[in-house]
Amino acid sequence: MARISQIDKATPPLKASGAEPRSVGFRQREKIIRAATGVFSQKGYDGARVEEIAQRAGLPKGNVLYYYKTKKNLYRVVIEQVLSLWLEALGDISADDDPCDAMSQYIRRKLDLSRNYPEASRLFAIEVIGGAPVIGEHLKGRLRDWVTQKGAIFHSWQQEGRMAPIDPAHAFFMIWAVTQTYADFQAQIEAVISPANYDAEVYEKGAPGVVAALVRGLGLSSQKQPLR
Amino acid sequence: MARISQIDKATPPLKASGAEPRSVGFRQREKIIRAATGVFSQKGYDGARVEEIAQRAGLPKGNVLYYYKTKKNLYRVVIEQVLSLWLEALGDISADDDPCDAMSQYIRRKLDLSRNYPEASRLFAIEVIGGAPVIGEHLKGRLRDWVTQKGAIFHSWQQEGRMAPIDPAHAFFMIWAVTQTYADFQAQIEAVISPANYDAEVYEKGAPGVVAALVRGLGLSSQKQPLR
DNA sequence: CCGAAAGTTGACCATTCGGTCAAAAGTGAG
DNA sequence: CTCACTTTTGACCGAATGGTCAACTTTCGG
Repeated sequence: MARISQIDKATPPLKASGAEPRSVGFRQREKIIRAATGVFSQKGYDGARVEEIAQRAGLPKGNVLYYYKTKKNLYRVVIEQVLSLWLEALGDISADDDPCDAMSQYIRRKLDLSRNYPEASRLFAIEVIGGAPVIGEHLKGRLRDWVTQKGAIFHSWQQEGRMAPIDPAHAFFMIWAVTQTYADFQAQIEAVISPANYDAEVYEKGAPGVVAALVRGLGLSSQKQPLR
Repeated sequence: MARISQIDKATPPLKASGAEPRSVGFRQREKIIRAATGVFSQKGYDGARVEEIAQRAGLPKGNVLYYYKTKKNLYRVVIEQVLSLWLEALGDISADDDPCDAMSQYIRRKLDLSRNYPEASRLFAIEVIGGAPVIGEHLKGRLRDWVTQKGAIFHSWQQEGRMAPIDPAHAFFMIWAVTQTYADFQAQIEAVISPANYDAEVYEKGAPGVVAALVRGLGLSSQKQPLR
């Protein structure tokens, strides 16, 4: 099985789909999702075995399928959860903000996401690299709208000469690329600069320079300036 | 089968492993590699089916296995070829170059790689995201050395105030992240800015701004300047 | 033109893996 | 305690897939 397409019925038991915070199955679902995120993010959809997810979650395979009916369905739940995390955590950027401050903060927040949820980042990357078969529609909807909206803000900043004249969408692509690379390409980074402690070495020592470089690259300034 | 580890014997027939440019099997191997690159890059190692690779190459499955013995072996050949392409095509950067020119050119070249070999880029990404089980050693060797060497050049530029004081390794991570994102995250970019023609819209219209932003971000200048 | 080596092919096999199922065990409201 | 429910579990099944094989055809140097 390679492609994921149709929608299967919602996750089973427990009236409504949510799962009540105290029910027996709630903890189980949590464990399963956590385990699944880890496995899917490393092996991709096809490479992941339900058996391994079950093992990591500490229960038999049958039990995993009991909660999430099918592997496909489990995958969808996991990846949609990741996308939500992404979109929610992005925070807001408003036209009134100081461009330099607002974007520095945004970039730092994005960097924190990579740091705190590297597996989520990698899972997202695998999904997109594979053509985004599951979340493609969401990207064309929610994400696209978000970019369009923020793009307008960039545009106004550019009018005031407080941001370099770069296509707003591309500005985001740059920022996302750089921030996510620290999660997605961790293996490569570790190979190149064998850090004793990845977080300390990379996110604490390396990050400030990277944030600065991005802000400088986007030509973000605090004062209004004449267009060069 | 999920993990790839031990080394299996080289690709079979044809004395030496190379394959003579005119032999019957030469074209076949080429076709197979091309097909395999495509399939692996989209589905990952486990998701790829030998049958599909064979179909794309226009021959029966048995024939593919005849040339590359095992799926694992085929994967290794493909990915190592990609890494070679990567390292070779990077070109040289020398201390005598003008930082601004040299890096602009380097970035443009890297962007061309993404444009001309998007599948190779995605395959590389999947491998690294999965922990680089196959090319990890190469990264710790060849790539690491390359970065160390070029890093020294960056350092000398920084001494002269012709480059921002950013960790050289991170400078590369940034550049790679940004340039590769156009291949790896194509699906996302297409979702956000539905381009009629990806190449034209993204690489021709978008690229210049991106190159400029990177150069600006890295603080690369043509003249020597006092450290700020 | 001959013969050995290279290449082709489809049938076949063993294994793996997602998913089913039924029987047993737990849970909790009334 | 009882009854209806949720949950647990491992045995089991069928399909898919990597890899083998033996028979057959093609290629090509001498």
